[in-house]
Amino acid sequence: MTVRQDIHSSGIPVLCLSCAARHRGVCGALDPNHLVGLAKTSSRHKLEPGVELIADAEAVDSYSNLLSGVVKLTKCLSDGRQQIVGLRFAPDFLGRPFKVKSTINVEAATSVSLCSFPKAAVERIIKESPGLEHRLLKQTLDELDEALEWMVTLGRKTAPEKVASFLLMIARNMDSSIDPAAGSACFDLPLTRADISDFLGLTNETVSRQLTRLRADDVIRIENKRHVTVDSMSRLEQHCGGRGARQPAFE
Amino acid sequence: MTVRQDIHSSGIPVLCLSCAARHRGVCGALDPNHLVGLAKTSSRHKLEPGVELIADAEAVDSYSNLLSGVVKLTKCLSDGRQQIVGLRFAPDFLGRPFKVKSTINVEAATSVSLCSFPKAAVERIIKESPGLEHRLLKQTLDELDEALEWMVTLGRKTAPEKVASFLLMIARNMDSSIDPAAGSACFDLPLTRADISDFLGLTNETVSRQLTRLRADDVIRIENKRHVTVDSMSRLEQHCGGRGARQPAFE
DNA sequence: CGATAAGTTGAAACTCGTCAAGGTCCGTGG
DNA sequence: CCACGGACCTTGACGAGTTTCAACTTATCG
Repeated sequence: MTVRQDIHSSGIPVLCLSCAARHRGVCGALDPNHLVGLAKTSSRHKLEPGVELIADAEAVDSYSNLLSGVVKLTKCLSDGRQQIVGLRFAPDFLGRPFKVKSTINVEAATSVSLCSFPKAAVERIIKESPGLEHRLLKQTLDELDEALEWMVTLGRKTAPEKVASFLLMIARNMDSSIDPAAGSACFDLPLTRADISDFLGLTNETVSRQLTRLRADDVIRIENKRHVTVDSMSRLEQHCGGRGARQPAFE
Repeated sequence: MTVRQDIHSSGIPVLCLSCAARHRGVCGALDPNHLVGLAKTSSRHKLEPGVELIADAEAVDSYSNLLSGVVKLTKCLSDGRQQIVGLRFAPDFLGRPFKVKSTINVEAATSVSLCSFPKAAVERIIKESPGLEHRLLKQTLDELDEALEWMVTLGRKTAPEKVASFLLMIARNMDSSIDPAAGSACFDLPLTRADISDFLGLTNETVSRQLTRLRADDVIRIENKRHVTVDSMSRLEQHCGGRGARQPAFE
């Protein structure tokens, strides 16, 4: 029970009441007063796949919570080579605080719904409410951990291992089955083969070949090019090139 | 002038007076009181190359400021394949707040000197002093930007481009020449060929070949295997596979 | 239905890894 | 002082894995 609770304590904006960002996202760090203030300036959007939210080197004037769908973060080399440097799932916070210009492109990978706020409103609340900054630090640290983990995949895994690692990561973020920790999963791929190849540092042909190989080995089933079923997650993990938290063995 | 300023206002600990971490590192976010408190519990160390600071999956009970030298962050696969997922230079802060166990190995790449604090002391000050948390958030966001940038190098660049990109990055962090923004640079490589290959996702043989190629093309000079001179930084940049902040051209 | 985008499959080319030999540097000890 | 040993680095030849190029298939949508 905090000191700041007052007559607004139950005055949570209607929009926010059932919003995932309030439970698991950054809005969970806000007290009702701030939530009301933010909600006034917020706006909701729906975006189709391929639509760009933020362009590289462009000024950013809003932040968003990702309410549903998958967003990809990309970078380009000048000759057109592209790398997806991260995926974001609901209820992640989108936007790079304390920088005027973005250093990445942010683009809807699937249909996406957002709750956006003017940059100034968010930054004012960050100053007033240390809880929000703490939450942002925690999310940023988690994102950093994920990025470092993915660097191992990009730098040291083979093509088959990369594709298996990708499927495992997606399964963990998107599995909509009843039984979460059970040994099976089932989901729609949020990315095209070309996107997957840009995420893994491969070509779409190689991705395609490795997917058919996994299917031939009965590790996965694919329907309609997009819908994937994994009967045994542990079986899939064996194809990921064991991530050893353990030390390199003594000789 | 803050309320908490008191007779200790100019009582900055002697050790901290000339310390780089106080100017450009996280300690710059602390007021003298906290600085005194931390300095009491701090200890300084010198480490030789190859010494491990923090092991993967081990409990961490201290944080450190890196005062000099270079530290490498690594991850392993269970079969021994290794990836360096980041380098840290002075005056970076080392340690992952809010987690009991590390997910990476942290190891001295060169001779290194540290200023270490007990985990509890740092976390107490984080709670009391929002400035420190803000500083940590900023450093973490910068580290995330660097990690994402490096993912492009790992995923999409060729071996020659990777090696050139590595040299450029090192030059920017280690050049000790008088003229900072000038077109030339000069430094000692903080990593062995094997380390460089683990950083770039290559083999040491390939790294070696690309270095001799760059030398043959008069992009760099190498003395004593470790000391590198770059006469024209812009020339070196041309070998890095142009990082396009620009959009992919219209057809 | 035909058109377009996405995905699959095959064959050839090429980059980079693997394996092996030799070279350089440096500290130790005869 | 020089020989020896070991760690690190360089260079070459060969081969595996991935990309490239091209043809074909499948799904989607007017």
